[in-house]
Amino acid sequence: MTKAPTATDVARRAEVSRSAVSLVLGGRAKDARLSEETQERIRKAAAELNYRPNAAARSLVRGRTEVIGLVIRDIDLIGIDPFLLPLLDGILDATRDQGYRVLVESVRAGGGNPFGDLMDSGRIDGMIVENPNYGDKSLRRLIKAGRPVVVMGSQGIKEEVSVRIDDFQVGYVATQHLASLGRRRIAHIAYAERGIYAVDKRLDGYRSAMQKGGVPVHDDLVIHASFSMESGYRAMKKLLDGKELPDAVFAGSDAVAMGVIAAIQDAGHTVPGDIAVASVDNIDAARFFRPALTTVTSEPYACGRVAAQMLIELMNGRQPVEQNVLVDTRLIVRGSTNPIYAEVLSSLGERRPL
Amino acid sequence: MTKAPTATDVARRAEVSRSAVSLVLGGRAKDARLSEETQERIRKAAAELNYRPNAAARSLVRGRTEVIGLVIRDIDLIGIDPFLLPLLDGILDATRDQGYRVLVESVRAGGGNPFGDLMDSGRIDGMIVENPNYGDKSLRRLIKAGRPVVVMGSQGIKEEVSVRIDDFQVGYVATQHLASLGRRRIAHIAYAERGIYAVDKRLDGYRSAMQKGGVPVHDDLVIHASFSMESGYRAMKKLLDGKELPDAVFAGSDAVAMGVIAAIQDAGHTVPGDIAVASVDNIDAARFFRPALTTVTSEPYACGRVAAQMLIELMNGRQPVEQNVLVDTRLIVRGSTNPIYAEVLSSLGERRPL
DNA sequence: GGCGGTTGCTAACACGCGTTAGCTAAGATA
DNA sequence: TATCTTAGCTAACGCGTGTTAGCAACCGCC
Repeated sequence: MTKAPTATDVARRAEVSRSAVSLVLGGRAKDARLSEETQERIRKAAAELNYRPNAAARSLVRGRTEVIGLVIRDIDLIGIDPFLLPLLDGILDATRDQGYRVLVESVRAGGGNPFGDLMDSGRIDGMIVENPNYGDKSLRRLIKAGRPVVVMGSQGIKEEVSVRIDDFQVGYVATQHLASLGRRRIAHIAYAERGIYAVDKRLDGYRSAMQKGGVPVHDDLVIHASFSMESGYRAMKKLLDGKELPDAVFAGSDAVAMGVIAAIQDAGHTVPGDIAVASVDNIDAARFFRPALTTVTSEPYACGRVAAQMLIELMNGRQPVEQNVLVDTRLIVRGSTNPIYAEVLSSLGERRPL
Repeated sequence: MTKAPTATDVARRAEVSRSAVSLVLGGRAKDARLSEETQERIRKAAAELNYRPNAAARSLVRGRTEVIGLVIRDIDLIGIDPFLLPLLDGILDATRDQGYRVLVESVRAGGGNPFGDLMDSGRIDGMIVENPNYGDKSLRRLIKAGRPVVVMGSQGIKEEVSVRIDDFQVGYVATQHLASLGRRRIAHIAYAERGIYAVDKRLDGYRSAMQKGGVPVHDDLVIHASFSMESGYRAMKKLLDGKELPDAVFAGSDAVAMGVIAAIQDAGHTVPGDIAVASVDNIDAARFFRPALTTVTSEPYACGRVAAQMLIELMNGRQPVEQNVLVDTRLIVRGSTNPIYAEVLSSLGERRPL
């Protein structure tokens, strides 16, 4: 475990000053009129010593770390939320070639000034915040102060830079689809508690579609689950214990939907015969689950890519072209709402039209 | 966007020297015999200015960053591999309270010295490497040099510090379970290509169980898929096109198994009637999929926790108590191998015994 | 042979912090 | 009064880098 070589070591070996090393490796050799021969000598010495500039020292003098933070709302959800992995994937893809690294941080809700702490620690240059609680004070302050922050979802602040899908539209389309099948008692099982932008907006879309379609809205048909399939299972069970059965469920996520469907089947009902189920995300499993899930895509990978690109703009002091990006979404109809679907496909020996 | 306050700003406001600030906030006030009153003044000034020590400067002088790296083997898999999220969760849980942050890095296979580059960039103090390719030279060099590295899986180097499940045992147990059901043509669909420790060892376990059980091993019954359900679907389809059908499949992961089962059903066969399927991971969906998956747990969360704890030991210059930890695993029998299971459970109105 | 211009390089500062040796003033001791 | 001790604090160095002003040598030119 020998100490890492510094620019001084390289300088000594190449028999030049440390300044020359810094200039050459920083690509500013021309400005300093260093001879080709000297440059070559320095590069050779650096390679031989396996020299890499120390990131901390560089950050200190440059005032930037080349690291961005991905801030997760609540630690408990990291292991469960299937949205996160493709999101991270998109972020990594967009940042890698720009030379940025990604620090994953989880922030407990409530208490202190977690966002400010992280931002001002000098560890990151900017951050992407996934699904923050609506109106978080700590985050709000940061955004108002003009720091480089991209919000996934929305904080409802006019200054915010955000990326999201149109969650209202998502709720509207899914519910409308269920209503178009002639369903009248359409329940909604949200994927998380109130206060998260996406949760609230999908609920709004659901309500709006019901009203437009002339379908009565019953508040006891709205329940909040909590990310996991397990929580969806339990929520649906509660619903099934009610006086009157729903004939359709709009689930806030595919994971919740899978629990919901299991609960329905365990209770002896059929999907989509007795109860049709539509959801959101289009995770991998949606195509392979039986019945395959009718779902509205939530585009985590695309959201991650776009968010990272916008953040890089912000960190470079530029305003992104669009301040609030809406990523396109689409409805994919499969067996969980369409009984014909499965039969048609299996008779064709084909399972996945999309 | 005003500049972040430095220790000098705090010193000015508290009317003391910058040294005093550093001493007080670093908890070494007693050593320097600073009076209670002065300490209070400094703390007050720091709070008022919202002062946070700059991480880069601190790293530079301390020679440590308080950041660990989680290195993913290949960028393409991040969005897919369900093992990663609970792994990250475990790592975050174990590091958070120790004051460490986590940097997620993806490394392309082949070319350059990616592990060395990352380690010597001065950005991280140590790293956890997920599923590296067996015998990677860049990684090998780092381990041999005694740098703080924890390998998830194994590189087969005696100096390595590693955490893993007993992948041989996993393959053995799953296959033995299938054999114990009287199956004789047991196929194996690995979850990734050859050269990854877990993949190879599970295959060894599979072969060993076959031999011990007196079941003939046919090499054309072994196929390598690639993480996704889709790849499992395709692999199984290929198998189904062979001359003689298997009557059981040991799938290398739950994700692959879900694709496998879909393919089997699409071809008009039943699970577990015609073909029983056992797999590895016990992801959330395993309980809710139909048939529910018989699977051997792979304990990603526990592995992450343990790996992080061991890495912290290493970074503190201590040797961990155990150099190569094996995390316990268990077989969970569900409907994909046990036809009785589903019926019994549904008649009890209960779905999940485990 | 004095002067401006160019080439090739380096000295020196700054970034923000942790740390240690040592300074000053007051009190204790002799 | 002179010396020692102690309390309370600060000056100053070093971490490894990026950057700028400027130095020395040489050349060409009037």
